[in-house]
Amino acid sequence: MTDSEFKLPSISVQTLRRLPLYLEHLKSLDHEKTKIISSPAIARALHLNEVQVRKDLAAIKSGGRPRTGYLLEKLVGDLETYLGYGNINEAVLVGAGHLGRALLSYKEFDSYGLKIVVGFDVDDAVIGTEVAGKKVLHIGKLESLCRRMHINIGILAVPAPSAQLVCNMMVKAGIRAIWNFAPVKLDVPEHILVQNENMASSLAVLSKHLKKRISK
Amino acid sequence: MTDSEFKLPSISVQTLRRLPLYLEHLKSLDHEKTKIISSPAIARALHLNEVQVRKDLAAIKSGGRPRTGYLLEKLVGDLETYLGYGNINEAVLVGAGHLGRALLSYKEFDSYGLKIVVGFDVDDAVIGTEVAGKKVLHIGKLESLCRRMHINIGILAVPAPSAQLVCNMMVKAGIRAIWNFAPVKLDVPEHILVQNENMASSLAVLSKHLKKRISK
DNA sequence: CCCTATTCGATATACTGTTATCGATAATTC
DNA sequence: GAATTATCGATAACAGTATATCGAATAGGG
Repeated sequence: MTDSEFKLPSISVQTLRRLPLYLEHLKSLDHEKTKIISSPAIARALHLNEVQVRKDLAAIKSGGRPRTGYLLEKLVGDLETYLGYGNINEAVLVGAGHLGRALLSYKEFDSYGLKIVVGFDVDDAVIGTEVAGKKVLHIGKLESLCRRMHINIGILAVPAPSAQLVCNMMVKAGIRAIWNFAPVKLDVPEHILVQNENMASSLAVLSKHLKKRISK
Repeated sequence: MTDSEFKLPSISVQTLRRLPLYLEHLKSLDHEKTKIISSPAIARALHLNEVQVRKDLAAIKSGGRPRTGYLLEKLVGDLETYLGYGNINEAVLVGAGHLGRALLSYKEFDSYGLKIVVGFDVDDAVIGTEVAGKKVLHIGKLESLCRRMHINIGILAVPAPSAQLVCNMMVKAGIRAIWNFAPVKLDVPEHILVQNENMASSLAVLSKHLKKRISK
């Protein structure tokens, strides 16, 4: 934790999660008309505090000019560089159910620098099929393929009861980051990152909001 | 804000998002063998602080007994009641692309109390088709259908550039909570809740983690 | 029947993240 | 060219959340 961090002193996860929003917004602007963008302008568009925007952008060191703002092209470039868009990360996906197949087909990942190279499952009905040009293989081949192709990212789209089991297989296969769509807390070694995409949690917030208004 | 809240004094979004995790874990236990569960046991399983678990559970007022813990069955019931599982919330979905169709087909939502009744799109190629028994209609019919069926939840699974436009249509149709899968910050009136399921943000965290290790 | 150990529940402290404040800088205007 | 104004960048106050500490309560063992 306390070693070898020269250029990126402290970047919080919260900030990191906002960076793609900035990027998305900046890219949606007309680059012919807008050459320079200010932090208050970004803050207004995204409903954030202007100070927070500056703080976030300061973290990736794309110096702005007082009175004008930031150079749009440069800022977009810096964000893309920082977020690693461009350098594609290859990933494997386990669980070729509805959700898994949707993720395999989701073209937008390309622009975020993610490429799912292959899917895995245990169900003979889907093994051997192709989804969006990607093969679905038997899970037994997970480890050898990941080792051979040096895959770092595993996407977990299996039912909750199987999640930990598959997670263990991924870790054993050399995966270093797991994107978990199952509503369970995964048990992993220290050096593995788990990013949870917990739909049940989001739904809880949604339905609570509705119930609150109803109970009034 | 400051009126008529007797039973649920203050529940943070963070706590609310953890509740489904507790529920999922508790339901995965063997109810024949385990009748009582303690907060330290839950904390260990989910890698949380035991005090935090007690605080979260205190929010839904399911009193535990010193030295033993909480009654498992009662706790599960209270969680389900609180989260509104059982009472079905009906929702509409806009955007019948890969992600949208996956969400239409995602059976697990049933157990979370969410029922997607119909999908909408603008593409003639998908309009009129059925996905998992749910019709896909032209977006022009969104408002009349939502009003007629008193739908409160809208699921947004369209490309980023169309997201705000569709969002406005949902608000106009009487939707009160929007589950947003597009990587944009939506502009909505005060009383509308937007829950962002931002995959780009999650990916940023993932790839940053990997890059950090590479740069070492 | 009392003592010990474990857990609940409440209070207090620490921490992280957001918002506000202030000086410095650079364009624009007169 | 000087004054004005909008913005950056840093520091400070604030809020909300997570963690630690402590007393009270109860089951089990001696």
